[in-house]
Amino acid sequence: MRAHDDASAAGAHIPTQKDVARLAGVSAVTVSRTLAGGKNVRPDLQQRVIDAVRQLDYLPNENARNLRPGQQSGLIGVSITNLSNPFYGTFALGVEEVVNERGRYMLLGSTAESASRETDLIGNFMSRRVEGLIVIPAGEPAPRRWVHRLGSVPIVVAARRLADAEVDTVLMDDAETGRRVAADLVREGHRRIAFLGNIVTVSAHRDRYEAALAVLQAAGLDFDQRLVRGVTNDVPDAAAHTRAFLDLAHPPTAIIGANNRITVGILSEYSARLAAGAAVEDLPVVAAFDQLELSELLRVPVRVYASDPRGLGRTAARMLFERLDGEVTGAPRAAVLPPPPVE
Amino acid sequence: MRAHDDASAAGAHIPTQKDVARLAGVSAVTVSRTLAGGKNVRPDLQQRVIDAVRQLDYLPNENARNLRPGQQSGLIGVSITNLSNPFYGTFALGVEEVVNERGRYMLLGSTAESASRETDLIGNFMSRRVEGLIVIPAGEPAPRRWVHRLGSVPIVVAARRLADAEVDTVLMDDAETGRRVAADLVREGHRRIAFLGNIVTVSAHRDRYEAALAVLQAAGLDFDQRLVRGVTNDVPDAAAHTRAFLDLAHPPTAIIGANNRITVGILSEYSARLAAGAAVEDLPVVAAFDQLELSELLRVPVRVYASDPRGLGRTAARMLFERLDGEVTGAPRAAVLPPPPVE
DNA sequence: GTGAAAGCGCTAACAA
DNA sequence: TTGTTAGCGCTTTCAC
Repeated sequence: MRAHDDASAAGAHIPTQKDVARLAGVSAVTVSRTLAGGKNVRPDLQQRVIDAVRQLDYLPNENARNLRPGQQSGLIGVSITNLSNPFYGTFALGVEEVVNERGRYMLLGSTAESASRETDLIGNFMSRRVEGLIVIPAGEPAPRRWVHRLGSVPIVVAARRLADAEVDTVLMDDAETGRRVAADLVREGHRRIAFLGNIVTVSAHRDRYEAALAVLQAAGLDFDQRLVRGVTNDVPDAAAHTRAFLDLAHPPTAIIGANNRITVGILSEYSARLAAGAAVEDLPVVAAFDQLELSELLRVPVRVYASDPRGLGRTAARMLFERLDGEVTGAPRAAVLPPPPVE
Repeated sequence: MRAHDDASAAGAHIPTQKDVARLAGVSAVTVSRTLAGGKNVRPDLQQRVIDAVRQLDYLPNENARNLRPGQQSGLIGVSITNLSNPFYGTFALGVEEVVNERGRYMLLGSTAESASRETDLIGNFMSRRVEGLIVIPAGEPAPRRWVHRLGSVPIVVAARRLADAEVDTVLMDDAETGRRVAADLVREGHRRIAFLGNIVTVSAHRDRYEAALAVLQAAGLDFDQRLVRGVTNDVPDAAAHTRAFLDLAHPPTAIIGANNRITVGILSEYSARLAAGAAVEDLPVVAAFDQLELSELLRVPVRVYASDPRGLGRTAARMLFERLDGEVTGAPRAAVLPPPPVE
């Protein structure tokens, strides 16, 4: 059907306001006014315009509209690190819910933790005159050159702190959750605990680590530094480190996975071990941040300290709109989501 | 720092090409030419332009550029059903990889299976003059009015067929996978099999169901229609139906979950049953489509027939660019991804 | 090699 | 109430 449609003929002319005006026998302004709500337009003319719009399948050109001074683009730029990670996907969903409520649309990109990709994305967002930005910073310790280029466009940074810039930020309570994780492990008698996470490049992991470390030290313990490993390529790296831990003469009795993908990496190595005949009792307990669906159905001991990515996204978006609406002005704000309820 | 930045002062003027030209002591055209590659511009003038661009943090206005005839927007509109479902998140990642390779950017929205939201999204994408569209249709049987409004903008529909329109389509091999699922269950002696999926509204689920049914019938069997249930709100619905199945006088010995979220719903009910003291042996085997991480670590019997959402996204995007590049013209194409390898 | 002029589609300000 | 004019930021003629 579509192939024979007039509108889809090669080189088809996209109808403009002027085409609508001509068909309706009015001027372009009358079309504009009608589409803007019909104030000060005679009802019969409005009807003719509406008919012409329908007949031509006219859609206003948002890019042209945006060119006029005082007009908003209706776009929010969103940069996350990994679309296929359900934590960030759910974060983006939370953002979109609020963005949608406010009649805006999302330009979305994922950076794969690359600072240069992040700079490219945000530069393009700015070129398209987004009204605001929501960013989960890539985990490289590179300076964020793009912060200087934001002009007066509001931004909310989420989930991780941006070291070299003062901007609105919303975080999870990483410290409190880190303390809970460590306290639970200490209470159960664990003395030899491993930690897998991007301590250097990701502030959330660092906060989680340092809070856990403080609890250990208060109990007269410490992390064996050979059991603290950085992870860049989440799942395979975490699996490889886990393999190394398990092969030690004195393996840890617990492993903390600083995010959900690292936890999956740990567990995929567990899966390989079990397939090779290992006993469940010999595997270290896993303490997992973020989320892990169906963890209670796993044959291996996993304790999940869940967070709320959807709430994080909604909060970030709401903070952004408070700036856009002028409800909040002045110095950057820092919000922290309440820690997950104790189970 | 940023609060004291000149550029972020309230009412800051966003620098335009003209500002750059003035600062560099050239005309606007020379700025344009320099930014377009510098053809026919004296090197010393180019340098002055580049310096001025840097000094002003100038970013070209893509909306204005797009207004000129013959210019492309550089935008691809992507509509999926649920950002927080890792299957679709990974699909979107695959799309983005190719879109990024081609120097384009994504407008992304998720529809939550709502046809009206889909219409709204795609209308907005068209208003922003996207170069192409990639759509996973919402699962309502509503007619797709927006198909008529696409003009000559190419579209690729993925994962599900669009009933009332002829457009480029890429699907998974739902029929083959459905046959495998049923054949495996029949071979293992299952006679009483339940099916949870959106048979009416989602073509992928219907294809999976019908292929499985054909295998059953060839073996002289059938689905008990009381064991075939539609699912709209994936996880809770699937859990509720599973509850009902398990409470039957003659519960099924196997349950087919038509997608990954339905499978999670089934398993969350299993989790509740086990917590209440049920025995693993009494739970029906679960046959799961799409993907389910760490399924081999679950204490309950789950068989996963994985698909490749990233490949699906990449293929959809490649098909789109083949149209955009004019490498493919004419009648709509239908591609089917090869079924997952047999384990 | 450079710039002036025109115009993309739209809407605010002004005139009728 | 309606239309005419001007101009948003950019690039493509067309002169020089």
